[in-house]
Amino acid sequence: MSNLELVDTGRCCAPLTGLALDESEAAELAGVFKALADPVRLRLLNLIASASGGEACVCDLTGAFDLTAPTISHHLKVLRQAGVITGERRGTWVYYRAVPESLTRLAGLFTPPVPTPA
Amino acid sequence: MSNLELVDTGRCCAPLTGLALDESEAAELAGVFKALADPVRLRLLNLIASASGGEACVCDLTGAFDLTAPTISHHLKVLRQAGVITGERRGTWVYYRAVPESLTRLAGLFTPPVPTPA
DNA sequence: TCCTTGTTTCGAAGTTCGTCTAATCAGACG
DNA sequence: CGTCTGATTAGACGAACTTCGAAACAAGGA
Repeated sequence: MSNLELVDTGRCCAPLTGLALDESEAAELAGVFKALADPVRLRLLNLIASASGGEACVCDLTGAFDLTAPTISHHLKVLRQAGVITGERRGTWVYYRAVPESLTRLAGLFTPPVPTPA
Repeated sequence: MSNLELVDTGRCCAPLTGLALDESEAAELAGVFKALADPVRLRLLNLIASASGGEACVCDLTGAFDLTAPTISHHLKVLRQAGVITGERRGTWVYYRAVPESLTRLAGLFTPPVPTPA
């Protein structure tokens, strides 16, 4: 298999491998990675992103972990502040969904400008 | 411009948005993101990945920061243990280079299964 | 061999992070 | 209006992380 996909990297080139990263830019990016640097938050994002309809209710998320509801809420807040997910209240429940722009931006970060030149 | 690139995602689909992430897998991935969740390490990786020849000497890296040599060495060790870079001693100096497989793997994580079908 | 330069390891201080319990806020329903 | 359920906020504690200085290790040259 080829593993080749046509993806929108969201920019012209990969900053991590191609451009110089200044200090403030590095700090901002580190904040996003810090939000992802936790097994619980990673699984939360995975559950939300792969949920049917693209969104998941908090009530479903809390049941998937052996953690208290406030702890889950805390992790969701971290992901929200990092711009990776958004939350919306509809009636009784709060629904979360992933922010595709943030994900494609991260994908572009690691995509080398010219992976395997002939 | 289209921002479209043909990239090797390193796998058939994006686990973060497509597959279920089990606990051990999430913990392993969180370790990688934890290694990247620091402005200094992010800039170190950026310097190494974008260096001419694909590799950078520690002596060059220490000069780019207002940090002591042991601190830089510590950060390089974290990146090395995360599998993002590799180090090799040639004579007096140690040279570091990025591991492209790790970067493409991360890129594939954030690539949605079908982003923008033609 | 000894000394000099470059790199890593070790131990410690200060800070940040993850988790909990208790309390508060937001809607829905009698 | 009162109450019940669901979700978040506030405060606190223990663990982990970042950074440093000092010391140990590796390689090269006088």
